[in-house]
Amino acid sequence: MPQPLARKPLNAYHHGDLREALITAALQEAEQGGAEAISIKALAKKLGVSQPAPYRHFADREALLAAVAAEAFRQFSAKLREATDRPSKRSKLSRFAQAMLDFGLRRNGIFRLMFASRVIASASGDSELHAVTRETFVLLVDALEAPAVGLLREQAALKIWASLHGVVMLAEQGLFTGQMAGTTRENLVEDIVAEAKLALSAAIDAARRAGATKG
Amino acid sequence: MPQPLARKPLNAYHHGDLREALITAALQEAEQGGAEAISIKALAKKLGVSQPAPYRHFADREALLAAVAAEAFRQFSAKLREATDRPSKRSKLSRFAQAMLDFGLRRNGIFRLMFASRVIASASGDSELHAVTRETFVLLVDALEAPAVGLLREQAALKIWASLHGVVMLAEQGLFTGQMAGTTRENLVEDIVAEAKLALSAAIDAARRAGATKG
DNA sequence: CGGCCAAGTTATAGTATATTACATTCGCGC
DNA sequence: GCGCGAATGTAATATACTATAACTTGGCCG
Repeated sequence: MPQPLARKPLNAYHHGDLREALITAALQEAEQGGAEAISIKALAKKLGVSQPAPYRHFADREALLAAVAAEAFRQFSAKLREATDRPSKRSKLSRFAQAMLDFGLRRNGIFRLMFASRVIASASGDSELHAVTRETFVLLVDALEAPAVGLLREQAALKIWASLHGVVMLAEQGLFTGQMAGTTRENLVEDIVAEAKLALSAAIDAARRAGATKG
Repeated sequence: MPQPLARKPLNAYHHGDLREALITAALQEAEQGGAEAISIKALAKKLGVSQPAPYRHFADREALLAAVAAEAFRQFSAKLREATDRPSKRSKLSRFAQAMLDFGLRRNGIFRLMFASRVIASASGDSELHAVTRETFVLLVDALEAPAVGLLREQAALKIWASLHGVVMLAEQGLFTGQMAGTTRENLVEDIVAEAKLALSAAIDAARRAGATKG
């Protein structure tokens, strides 16, 4: 937190912490309609300040979106951590996957915002957003509960992430309903998790055998 | 084609086929910047007509986007069909996957537009867009070159689609670069394809054994 | 050839982003 | 505790885009 810890004047003229208020309100707007639902003007009105006031805190709309995405990633990460930390009969990976699916569908507008290319592109240099995504990725790698053998773990994590990402996107568009007779989303995710684990341990075994042969 | 086959007056006043011209030009705009890069006003200017002229052919911006998405899906589908039809040493599924990845990355703006939730949502009732997506899905199911056993094929196709979709999304955002040392995107996709095939044939075997036991 | 209709036009309203110039308040040094 | 500068607001305004309304043009059909 490099910010000088927002003071709260509590008078009418100065808002107190307009920056945070904007991010919170914007998140709320994006909940349903995604990034497109975020309007600087509307937010200003909602918060009772003049239209140009937000520009004191964000250079432009893209900058606001980047900040919103970062906050969203923090909440996403928190949910995932919560899910994987809580003891359960199911595997860590399974809990991670279900939590990701849950977040992606319940808060789909937010989810889309997080992965909107414009937002990411505009944030190049903004190490904050990248740092948060990387941190989230580490959560997934940990959830694999597999030994580090070369980059196999990371590659497996990447494949799982991609799968889940795709499932969220497709599920939200109803592209599933036609094909889903007989299977729930949860089962689909469990399938993906099981296949991924199998493939990873197979890859690890193969790598070790190759290593043993060489050694 | 329910359209009455656009006539071409060839004079200045009537454009000739503004509808098609709009879709083509919009596709071009979206190539880089995605849906957000499409502006009715800019398109009208580019095509030398007045700003409101496009509204003769599309109720609003969303309707244009839906039409653009449908055309994009047609081109997507054509590319996939071309890739899977051409004889090759690699499997049909592999060619499908690589073609999808190629399209998704080379024409990322278009790809995102195709799967933008707003566009899909606004097109509910527009059976055209849904029909084209469904047709594309069938291509994938065919590319699996597997027997129909219950809905196993369709479910496998769904999982592969989701994976590839996610890979495109993540790759485009550079979320890979950090983890990709030692692997190319192509290898990653081949991995996904191989795992999927393995999982599908395993599932089919299991289903048949279960059926045989019962029978 | 006369009228209708599709497909254009100009004019205009409404909403959004963003900038500029000005006003107010905060907090700090003295 | 007073004044000053920086932070944070406001008002006014330019620009861009969507969309609608009312009017015009030109081809086609009876």
